[in-house]
Amino acid sequence: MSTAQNRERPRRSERSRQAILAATRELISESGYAKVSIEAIAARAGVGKQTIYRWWPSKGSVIFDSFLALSESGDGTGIELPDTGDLEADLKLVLRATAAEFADPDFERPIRALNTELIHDPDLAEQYRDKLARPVDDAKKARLRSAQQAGQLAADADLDLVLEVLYAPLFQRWLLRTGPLTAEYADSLVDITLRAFRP
Amino acid sequence: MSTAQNRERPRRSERSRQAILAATRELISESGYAKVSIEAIAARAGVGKQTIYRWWPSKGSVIFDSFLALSESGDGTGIELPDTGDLEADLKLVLRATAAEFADPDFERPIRALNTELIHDPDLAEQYRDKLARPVDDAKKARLRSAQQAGQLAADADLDLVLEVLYAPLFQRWLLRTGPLTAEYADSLVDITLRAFRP
Amino acid sequence: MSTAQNRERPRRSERSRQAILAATRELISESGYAKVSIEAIAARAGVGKQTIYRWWPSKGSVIFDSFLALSESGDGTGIELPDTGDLEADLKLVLRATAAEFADPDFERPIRALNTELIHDPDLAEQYRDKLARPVDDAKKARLRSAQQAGQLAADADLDLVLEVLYAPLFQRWLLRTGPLTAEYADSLVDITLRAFRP
Amino acid sequence: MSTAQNRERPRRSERSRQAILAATRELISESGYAKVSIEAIAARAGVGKQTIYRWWPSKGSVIFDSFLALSESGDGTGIELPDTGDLEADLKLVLRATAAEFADPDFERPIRALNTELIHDPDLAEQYRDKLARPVDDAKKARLRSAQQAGQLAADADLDLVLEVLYAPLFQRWLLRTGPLTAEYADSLVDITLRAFRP
DNA sequence: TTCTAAACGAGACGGTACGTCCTGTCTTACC
DNA sequence: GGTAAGACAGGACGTACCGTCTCGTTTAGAA
Repeated sequence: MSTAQNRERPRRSERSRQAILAATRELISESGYAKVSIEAIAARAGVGKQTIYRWWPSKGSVIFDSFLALSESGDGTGIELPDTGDLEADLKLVLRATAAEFADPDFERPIRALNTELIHDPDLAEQYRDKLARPVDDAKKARLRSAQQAGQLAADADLDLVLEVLYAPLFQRWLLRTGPLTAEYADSLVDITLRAFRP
Repeated sequence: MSTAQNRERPRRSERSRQAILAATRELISESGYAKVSIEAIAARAGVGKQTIYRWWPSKGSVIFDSFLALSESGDGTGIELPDTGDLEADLKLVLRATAAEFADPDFERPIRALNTELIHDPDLAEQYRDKLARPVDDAKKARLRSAQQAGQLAADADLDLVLEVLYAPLFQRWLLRTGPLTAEYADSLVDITLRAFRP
Repeated sequence: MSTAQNRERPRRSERSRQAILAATRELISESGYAKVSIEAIAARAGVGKQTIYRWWPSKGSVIFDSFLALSESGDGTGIELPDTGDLEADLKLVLRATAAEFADPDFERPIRALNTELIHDPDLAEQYRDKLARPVDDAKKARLRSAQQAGQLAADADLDLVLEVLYAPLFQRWLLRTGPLTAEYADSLVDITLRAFRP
Repeated sequence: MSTAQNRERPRRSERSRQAILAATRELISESGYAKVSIEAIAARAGVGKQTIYRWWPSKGSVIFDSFLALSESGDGTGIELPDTGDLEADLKLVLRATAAEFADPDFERPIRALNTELIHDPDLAEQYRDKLARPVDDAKKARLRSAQQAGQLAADADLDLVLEVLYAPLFQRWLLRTGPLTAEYADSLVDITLRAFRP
């Protein structure tokens, strides 16, 4: 569901909303975050600026919603991580994929744009946690919980902390460009994490 | 030494340089990153805009230099971490202090401003690593190396990785506001890290 | 009668029409011509914008009708100028009153607003002549004709021209603020006109 | 030499000023008053909007200056009316020309635009009187004074009033389109005026 | 000490984008 | 079907800054 959608006011033009979100996504991909302006979005979407200001409180929330719309189309409830029984192998698969994604220039620009907004806007960050991060984190934690039951992970491990130890180094490397995001690096993080949280 | 200082052009006004860096720091502290503009800096510093454009390539580099100037005054070469022989205690002391610093609203605004620039400007990020992060990291690694020699840490541990596992979760929590930065959390990170990298 | 009134469509809401005209008058009096917008009129009248656009072709015609409504209430057919037999005295009385009216700030704003519209909209100007100016001019010409019969005015005088010589200087002074609109000035105009058109 | 040479001198770009005034004139002639916007003027002149806002307080004053610039080029001090000794003939010549000018559609649009601004802006009206109207009026009054000395006009006639009686009816007819501006009409006005003010 | 060229403060310039206001049209829901 | 409400595309408003570009005025090093 969209940030500003309101069931009691169905007067909103779905056509315009989609055009705005699509234009935002296109502009970020093409020109990068710096060149995304409300005017450019409105022009690209064939929409009056007021229609954007009417429904979104800030440029950041438009950008956020343009991501949200993407993930919604793929119905976030059904996310699931591989569970072959081999935790190490499963995690390495997933973390290598994440590293590859961050390293892909096509993915980089939009994600960097999104993170820029999250850093400055606590409200947006909260929405991010609720609507985008949580479903994914829940899926990851489900896999970890399964590993706990299989005795591969300490039963009392704080799963949020596990995820932080697993992902935060990767995220920081990417954000500040402090090192390469290789498959080996992903593997190292999995190894370290499993050692830290083994029973 | 400043980013753009040039020994061959001693004509540069040190007075103006200091006024610009001071004005930048003040503006960030008072109004937050969003309201810091070149025009505002110039006006506050009582300086022509051209004097800023002449010596700095971007707003980000002015902001960066305004931080650099601060840390220079305290001559960064002499940084040293406590070494009581008790690695766990020493690390917890340091990490608790870091967590407290990030949680302090007065520190938060400038650091967040700096990070915003680093995310978007790879050149700046490189300078950050070289001039601000490296001295601190070197001090931290010196302490870790001492721990390795004392057999408290695996001899083959990648110290950069150790620092990432130790600090990245804290950094991520702060940046995305995904959780509280308490002393307990700092302690947990130390515990986890020591478990992961013990001999 | 209203510009757009239509006897064959009794569906029109008289309530809305009156509210619109009243709101228009109020807005002109309060804020002056520049701040009168269709949106402001609709909001003040508690009326949808479409109701205005449905029944009036332009903002000017709403303004015009808001004047027309005023003069209608006082049934324009019965206008008559004083006729004491002394043309000079009668004209001076009338012209002094006109000068005082123009000089009154409360009258000034609305009349200036109306004239602005008339200048730019020939259709409106025609309506003005037919519905507002003619009845008054006819009354004035009746008085002049009476004076012709009494031998106080040249029998072949073009009465439209007499009115122009009498009133246009006053109107121009007011519109362009080229001089004060005093009783003496009004008297001068009467004197000049009588001298020009005496038998 | 003096340390403060021309401190107050505004560093205004004459190039931009001329471009703005020319663009304004062109836009009024082409599209009429309604379509003249600051943005259009700036775009046509190849100038930033701020450059207009920096030097002119209102759209009206830009329009006014665009007229002023025209009349200045022809050095207003040298205006002189024909003086053949025959006042009636001279005035008819002049008034016929004025009537023709007002009737010419090419002249009409700009003059109407200017008058719209004058009606609403007392400051502008004052400038108009001082800078545009006065020189012309002085020339007209010079001719009338010459007629007074020749005994063709009452020695005590108020020349400002003479001009009003002569021109205001014409101006009013044109502004409100209350009648045709023919040569005959111009002649009538001269006849009436001479009769009113003869010795 | 004088000269000269740079750096300087000031701020105008052509522009881009902002966020607001209004236009005239269109849509929805009520009456 | 007229109405109140108000969303819509569009466009102008007046403001804030951008980065560049003159202006005179310091000012520091070379002559």
